[in-house]
Amino acid sequence: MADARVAADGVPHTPGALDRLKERGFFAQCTDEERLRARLDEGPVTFYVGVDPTGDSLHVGHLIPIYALAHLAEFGHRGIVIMGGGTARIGDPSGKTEMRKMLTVEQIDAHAEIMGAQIQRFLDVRGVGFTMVNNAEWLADLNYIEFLRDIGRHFSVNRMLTFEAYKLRLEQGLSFIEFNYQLLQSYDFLKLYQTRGCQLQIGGDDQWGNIVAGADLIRRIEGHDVESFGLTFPLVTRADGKKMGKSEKGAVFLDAERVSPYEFFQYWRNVPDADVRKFLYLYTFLDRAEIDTVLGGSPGSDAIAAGDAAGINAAKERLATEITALVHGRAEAEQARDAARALFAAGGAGNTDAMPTEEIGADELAAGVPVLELFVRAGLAASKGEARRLVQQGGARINDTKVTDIDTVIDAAWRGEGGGEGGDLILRAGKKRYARFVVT
RNA sequence: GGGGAGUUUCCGGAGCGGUCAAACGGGGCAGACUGUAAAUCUGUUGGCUCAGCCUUCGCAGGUUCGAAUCCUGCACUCCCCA
Repeated sequence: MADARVAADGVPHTPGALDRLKERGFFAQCTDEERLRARLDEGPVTFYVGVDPTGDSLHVGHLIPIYALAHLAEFGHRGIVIMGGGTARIGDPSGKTEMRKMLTVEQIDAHAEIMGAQIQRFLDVRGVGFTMVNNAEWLADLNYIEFLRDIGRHFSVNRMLTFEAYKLRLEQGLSFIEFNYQLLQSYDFLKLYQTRGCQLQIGGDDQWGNIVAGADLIRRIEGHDVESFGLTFPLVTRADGKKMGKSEKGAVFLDAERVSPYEFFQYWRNVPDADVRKFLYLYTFLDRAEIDTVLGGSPGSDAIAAGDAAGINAAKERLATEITALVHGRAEAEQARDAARALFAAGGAGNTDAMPTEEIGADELAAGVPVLELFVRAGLAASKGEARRLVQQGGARINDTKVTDIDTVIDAAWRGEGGGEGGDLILRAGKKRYARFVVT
């Protein structure tokens, strides 16, 4: 055992971790704030957060606990990420309206690998050390009877039913398998306590019930003299009521194949004014003073409060650049930023590098392609019907020329003027969506 | 095991056997306004070889000139009783 005051990855322990989480908005509830603060201040604490591999890519919503982990790690605490390869086989009913579709074990394992790699990469960029374990290791082969006798007996159904997380489901219907989720998550906490001395579980506020249950289980089995804590973050919402991390097209994934760095950047660039400060705290590592500067001065007179348009936009641009850099790398972030500037600043199609690009043969273009078809091919319209509406409503432009007739045929004559270099065709749908055709 | 209710277009939710591609709300898209924001207003919102045609109302059959609307069976969900 190394010096108790030095975390596993060598980051020296310093007090103040809890205040940092509070200052940044990572604090909703806590099982025993006084004791937890004392514990975090007196030495390194091993803590964990669970992520269930329910999809094939992390989205920005998953990142909150990861940021929290990074903050705690910077104070010398030891973070563990549980990849829920076991729990995902059950499905957490907390806060869900209806039962999640059951995934096959193969799917779960594949997801776990992808999501694990994304977390690894994200924290590597920040230089944060942590441990990752998959709870399938101990959950997959549990013996039912033993589990019921050892663990199940400590759970009161009466008490479980009082948890807020189940309220909705008690009306909508809750299957037995899902009702068991809490026991498994609690068992995870117990297991980590026993094998790694893990004393704290963090998670979103919808996890409160599960987290408390875990802390209780540890107390029941290990005795009242041991300490285990739970801490939750607020569920992040957007000022406009839209689901956090959901764009029009769906979740804002970290996977560049699904959401390009440019689109990712744009998501943050277009966040509601009222959320900029909050997101700078939650989703970047800029310190407080710098955030104040970004927002245009002292805490009392920032750009948002002052209604300073230029200031707000600069702040949003910074926010978007920072987050994109953390997820996709600095170079990609700056490229996305420059592309956005070029596109929006001059009101025209400037930088074309970050646009989704398709190819079109020179002879095909010479023969002429109907506009509707072109927009569909560019991915700017899901069907010709949608493309037709776009044109009819005046939202379609090619090389800065508005197309108003749905029967327009685009040919080589459209190249040049207003287009990209080399006579590319720049298609635009509405104000913000662009696509480029390179003529080959 | 018994009884009852239900399954509608992205979501919620209407829908006298014909005039239903299906009210209304939300969401989405587009236009105006603007700051690549919000709010607001307007239009639009299944597909196509588009004045017509095709596919949709849990699944499979049936009645009918004609069904999302009626009948039969099946599946799933919820509620009550045991």
